[in-house]
Amino acid sequence: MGRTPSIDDEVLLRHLGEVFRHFGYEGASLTALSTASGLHRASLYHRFPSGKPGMAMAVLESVEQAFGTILAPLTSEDAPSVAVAEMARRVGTFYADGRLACVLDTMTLRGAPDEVRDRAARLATTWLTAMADVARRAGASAPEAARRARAALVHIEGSLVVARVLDDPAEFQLALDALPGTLTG
Amino acid sequence: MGRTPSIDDEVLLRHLGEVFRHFGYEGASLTALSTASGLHRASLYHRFPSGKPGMAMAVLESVEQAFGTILAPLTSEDAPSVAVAEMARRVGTFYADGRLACVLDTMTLRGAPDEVRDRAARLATTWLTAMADVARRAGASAPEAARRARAALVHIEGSLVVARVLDDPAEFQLALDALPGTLTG
DNA sequence: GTCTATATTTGGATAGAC
DNA sequence: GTCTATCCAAATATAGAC
Repeated sequence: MGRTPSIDDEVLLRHLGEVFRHFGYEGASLTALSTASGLHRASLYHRFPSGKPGMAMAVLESVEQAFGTILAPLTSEDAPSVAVAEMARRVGTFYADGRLACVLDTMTLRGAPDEVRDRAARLATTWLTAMADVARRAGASAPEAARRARAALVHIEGSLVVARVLDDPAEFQLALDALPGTLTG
Repeated sequence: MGRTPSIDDEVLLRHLGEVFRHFGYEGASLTALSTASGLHRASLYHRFPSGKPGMAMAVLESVEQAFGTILAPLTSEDAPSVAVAEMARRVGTFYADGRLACVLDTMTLRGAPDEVRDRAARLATTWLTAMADVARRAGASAPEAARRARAALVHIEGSLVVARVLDDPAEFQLALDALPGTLTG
């Protein structure tokens, strides 16, 4: 069975994810990843035999898992606006109230491996589909629901960029507050 | 007087800017900058003695200049909605209809020198102020004008991120079309 | 001003001891 | 599973010829 890891997979991926989100794929050096996780470079390679691309993919997988939880309220029995409000709350936690960038933004710059960019795109699609579904449940037509979902994603991503640039997370909070209205009309 | 440059400063900075916007600050390698500009690395260092940070700063300066032109319609005699529509058209050209990311996004990731990130923040403020001014001219109160300007910036930045992630510039065009309404009410 | 050539540092990745 | 030590490639940067 071997030795037990000194750091749990979940917290390790959280630390690595923060580096990727702060620095982007290329900016996330092994040194930075090592420092943030407390593991030496060689240990990271033991955990991720395919190296930095593997770390990025594992981070994206863990983010997908996190989104499983974040999006869960959308398929609950609650009224759509209530469901979206709960999703917004969880989104806020995931982005540390606007202090953490989005992997969709920082890991899709050129230079990142194609598999990483593709996986990020898939994550975006998953998110969009879940938001469109709740918009439909709120009475929107299919094209209108898709439109609202994209508008919601645009609002969130844009607010994260502006929050980072201005070093003020206020705009992100406004985006979260607007989500129920945007999606459920 | 020395020799005349083989590449005009303006087109050189445009090429360098595209690399920074595609790859981010850290991802923009000297090799990539050299390839895109057609100048060898040593020649780039001759033009920019302070190296890559200097290139990034020069790019931001040139972007600020470009924004001088982009924002010029906002202070024209035209009706605010007409002025904003013309600004939107110029913004569309500057972002290559959504195929080019924004320096505010890609050059403000951690790893970029502080002076670069600070300069990007200043550019954002300039843009916000110009948009708030035209919103005021359209009859909005000061706080409402500021709110509209931030909403416009959030919309543009978010649409650029989504356009890149989904590899579909449609969302960016929608954001441009919405600008007059967002700013002038 | 641009080039070829080279120095120096950092980044990604492995080998092998514990 | 983690560590120290090391390798190799790539990145930033400089020197000097043309």
